Amino acid sequence: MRTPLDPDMFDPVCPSGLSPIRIGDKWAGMIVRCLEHGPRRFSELRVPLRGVTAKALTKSLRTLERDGLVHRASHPGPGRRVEYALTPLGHSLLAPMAAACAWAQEHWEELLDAREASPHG
Amino acid sequence: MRTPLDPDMFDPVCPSGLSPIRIGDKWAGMIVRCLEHGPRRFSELRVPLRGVTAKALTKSLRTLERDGLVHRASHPGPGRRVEYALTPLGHSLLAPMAAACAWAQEHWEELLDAREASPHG
DNA sequence: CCGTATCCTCGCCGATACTG
DNA sequence: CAGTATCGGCGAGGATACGG
Repeated sequence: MRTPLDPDMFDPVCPSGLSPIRIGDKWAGMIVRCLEHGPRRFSELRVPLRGVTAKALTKSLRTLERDGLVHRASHPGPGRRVEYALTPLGHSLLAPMAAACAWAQEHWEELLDAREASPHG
Repeated sequence: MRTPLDPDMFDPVCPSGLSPIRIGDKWAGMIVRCLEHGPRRFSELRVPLRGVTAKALTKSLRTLERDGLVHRASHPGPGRRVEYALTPLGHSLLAPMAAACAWAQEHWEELLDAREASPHG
């Protein structure tokens, strides 16, 4: 079996919503990172993306699929299984995303400080 | 005098709205790039950001200011002048943004192809 | 010149219930 | 398990008018 996704991988210790850098919609960036090391099932993705509704996850995945970043494979039968995986194009997104994540990790404290010092906190 | 901003610098030949990578809100990324080589006045920014309303530009600038990415300097007097400039923190954003732009320029045709090939166009 | 003040529309996204 | 259907709140952002 493959390694399960860490349920806390998006625990907002460093709140990623703080970073000005965003990938696609609210969930797209996190989805791509979940798929970094191989395909994942719909229900697997829901674990680390705490609070995502089926509707929102579906919509995000459909957009990623439409743009050729993610591939959807449906294996029918009882106990149906659907797997999502990065395409080569989707995989190529990981490099700029790494740069974005590195920036956020280096600077999110400065961002927080600036916000608190600001009159509009 | 400093070089004026190219009015066509965001002419959507390669539609940047296509890229899944975004900086802040709709205008923030373009603003940062406009400020890359030095301070700019409010009205200067409106030229390349065609179609931006004063309200939208103000809001975007206020957010960038609150987050410590942009500094606002108001020089009073008749024929009032307000200039916006990147802070060091804002300047540090240019590196990950360059990675994002490079990705978009390399892959936007693949994105378009994928969209057109998709049932949901 | 540099904004603010209103009004309006549109689409994201959560909540909830339901289906093959 | 992997979605779809429906409702509704909320905020982004454009249009327009006005103010210091």
